[in-house]
Amino acid sequence: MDAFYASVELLRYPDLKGQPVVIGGGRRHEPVLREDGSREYARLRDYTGRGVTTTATYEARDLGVHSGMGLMKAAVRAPDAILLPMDFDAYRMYSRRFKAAVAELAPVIEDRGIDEIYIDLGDVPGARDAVGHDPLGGVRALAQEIKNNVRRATALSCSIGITPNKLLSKIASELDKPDGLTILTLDDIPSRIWPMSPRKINGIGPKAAARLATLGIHTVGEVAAADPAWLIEQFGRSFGAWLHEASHGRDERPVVTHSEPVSISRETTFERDLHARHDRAELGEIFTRLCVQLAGDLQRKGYLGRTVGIKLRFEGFRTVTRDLTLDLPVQDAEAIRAAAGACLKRVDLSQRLRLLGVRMGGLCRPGDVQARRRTPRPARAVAEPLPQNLTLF
DNA sequence: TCTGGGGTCCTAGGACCC
DNA sequence: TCTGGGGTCCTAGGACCC
Repeated sequence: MDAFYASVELLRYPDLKGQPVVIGGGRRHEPVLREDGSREYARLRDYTGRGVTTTATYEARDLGVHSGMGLMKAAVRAPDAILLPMDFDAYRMYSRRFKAAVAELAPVIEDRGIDEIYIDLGDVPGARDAVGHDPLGGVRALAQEIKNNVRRATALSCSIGITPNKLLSKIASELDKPDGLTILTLDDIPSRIWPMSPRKINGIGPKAAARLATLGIHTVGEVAAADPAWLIEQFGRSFGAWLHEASHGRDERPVVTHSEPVSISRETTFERDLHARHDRAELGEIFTRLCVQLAGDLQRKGYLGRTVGIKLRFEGFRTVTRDLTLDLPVQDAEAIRAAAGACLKRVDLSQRLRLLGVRMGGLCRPGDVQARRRTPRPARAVAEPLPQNLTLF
């Protein structure tokens, strides 16, 4: 989906069409209805806090505002841009609608989050009918139908890439955004893919791209030209081999239509950094609230879990995790809170905190009888000796 | 003026088991 | 008396994605 959150908001506030709009941050900056019926919107320049841009309209992107960017930084680049808070319920509703619209025409769908899917057209009648005289005419028509159906169901546009595999489709879908439709064959790889930055490949992030650049590699084509043995030397057996394959557009992953969650979590970044001692009561409340929310999520979704984990982010952004695997799966807030509390005791809390999170892994369904480990776990040595008065929580 | 929240997967060491 | 090999589980951290 194109600029998904922002596009959904524009359906609600059509007067903002054509303007730089940024979605992100919290509650406070809802538009206010004036007496004459017009609306007063918050501007990016008025924002203070720790929020980030989740989505920016293409007009805002032209001003240098991109998703993931801190709103305070975005405000320097586009002070006059409109700022709207997130409305996840609305996005979820539109997400369901667009996926249902696609499924009417092509039911083999892999979920990739709220605004993205992979579709397997392999068995869709029509996609291959034209093979022989116009091999791609059939798929192009089908893709256009899918786009039409999504627009009919949601009034939103999407961009589609049609290629032999998921890796290439992900890249292709971004070649003609917004409202794009791009078809690529293996023959197009040298001309269309190799000139690109390695960053365009799903799985090459900022770190890998920076390392490639250090090695003098700035395009996918240069990765493809590199000796695979050398790539493995530089990046390890698994990632190095994958880099070689990916740069040649090779990807055998199937479209996965069903998957079970691995973990469920809740976390929150505080408006100001909190100290375990000075802000003990506040932190304790937040900690308990996270556990209660997590328990609610687990119960609503019908899972229990055996591995309770916590995540702490300190001032300066250093992140630490601890987890604890219980003998039996649990689901209730009290058990989660107790296990998470035990995890917390293993962390040095002398630095102030900016984030606290609670996570449940090792998920199973209530019916499952978990084979419980026969042997009790040995007591683990505490990694860091803790300052005496900071261990209580 | 630093950097959300919800996830997945990978690596690597140590414990433990056969 | 200085010592295998294979496997799983647990834990911590990090890269990456939407």
